[in-house]
Amino acid sequence: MSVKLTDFQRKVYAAVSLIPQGKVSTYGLVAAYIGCGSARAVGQALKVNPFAPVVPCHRVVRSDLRLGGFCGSADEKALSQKRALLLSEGVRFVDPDTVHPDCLYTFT
DNA sequence: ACCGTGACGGCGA
DNA sequence: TTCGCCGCCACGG
Repeated sequence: MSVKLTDFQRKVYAAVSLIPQGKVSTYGLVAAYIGCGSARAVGQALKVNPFAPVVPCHRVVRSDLRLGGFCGSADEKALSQKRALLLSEGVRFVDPDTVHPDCLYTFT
């Protein structure tokens, strides 16, 4: 069965793939980069990301630098996995749910 | 084609 | 500073 993707999803995944490891970006920044006026729409595309974590959706967090969600949900179970992935890539946390500002990637 | 639903974000209280 | 409300927009039913 082929995975069906919308054009919007392709744009989102392409942009997210540009985020270097050890860094993170935000739903809003990704939206702005692909010319979409809605961070929520980006979140919606990522929550159904069939390529996780090949397409590094774990490197996308909320604009307040709190984690957001992972693997379709925002429960502690998913978030701890997201945190673990980021930590393994060198992303630092100022508290269990907030990444350090220096890791932010802004799409130049 | 219309409607409800969000892994969001900014702003006022 | 935290909380709630509302605007945003792609998607599936």
